[in-house]
Amino acid sequence: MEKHDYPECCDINKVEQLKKNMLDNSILQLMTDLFSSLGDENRLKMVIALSKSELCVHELALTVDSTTSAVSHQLRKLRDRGIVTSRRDGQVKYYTLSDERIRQMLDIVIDFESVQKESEMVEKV
Amino acid sequence: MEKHDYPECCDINKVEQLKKNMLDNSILQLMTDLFSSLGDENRLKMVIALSKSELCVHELALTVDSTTSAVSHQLRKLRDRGIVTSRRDGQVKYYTLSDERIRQMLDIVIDFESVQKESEMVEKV
DNA sequence: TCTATATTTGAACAAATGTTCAAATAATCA
DNA sequence: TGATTATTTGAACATTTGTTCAAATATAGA
Repeated sequence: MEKHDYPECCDINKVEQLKKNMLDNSILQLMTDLFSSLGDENRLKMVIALSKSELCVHELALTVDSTTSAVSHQLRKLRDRGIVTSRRDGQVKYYTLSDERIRQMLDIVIDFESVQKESEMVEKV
Repeated sequence: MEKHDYPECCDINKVEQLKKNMLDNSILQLMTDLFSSLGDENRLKMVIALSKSELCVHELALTVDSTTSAVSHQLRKLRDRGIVTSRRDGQVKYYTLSDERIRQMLDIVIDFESVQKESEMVEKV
């Protein structure tokens, strides 16, 4: 079945409503940027670490068991997407989360997934 | 600089604390699965639509301007990761969000990004 | 200036991802 | 049973992504 066919199973009004109320592309873009930034294990660990403490590139690399080069590449992505900011102190550049609400969002998801995991464990018992 | 070197710029205690308190891999995995699921524009639109209404594959395809095949492939990912569930009604399979808290999390991020966007627009004025 | 340390960058590469197309499976109804 | 509709699947393909390595840049101090 191709695009823009209207099979019987479809409630066209419902679909039109959903399309009309869909978020702006600019907001969708910001959201997918944020989510895909956090959708990589190393970057997520970096962001979690940075939500707790200001860290330089070397410290981040040690924290997530990676190299300074890989971490620096990842930091660029996080910087470009406005998730982290940096300040320079001499030779060292310190990174932090740019927005407190990212930490809050992380806390909510951590809580969510922890509950998920526990209920899975209960099911197994 | 290679892994496990300890350059002068590093506060080893801080790094060790962060490593010790890092989340379990199982939770990190659940989180990256959730985030990367939402880190694709079509899937995010699908999830947003499903947060508002139960929908069949065709309706989803129409809503996000895609094909039933592409949507079905994406739904499998969302199903495998526990983000959506389905019920069958005759020939039609209806999908919904599996957890109310995903909608809540989305609302928080939508709010967050909307505020971001507005403040950017104010800066430009 | 020369050296050391910290960080960034670009190119190459492998791995993962998303779409397409055609074919398969499921369910309903005549 | 055969025809129709809805959904899923697998293989092929192009694109994107993340890491590595070597080289470049930035800063501080001798």
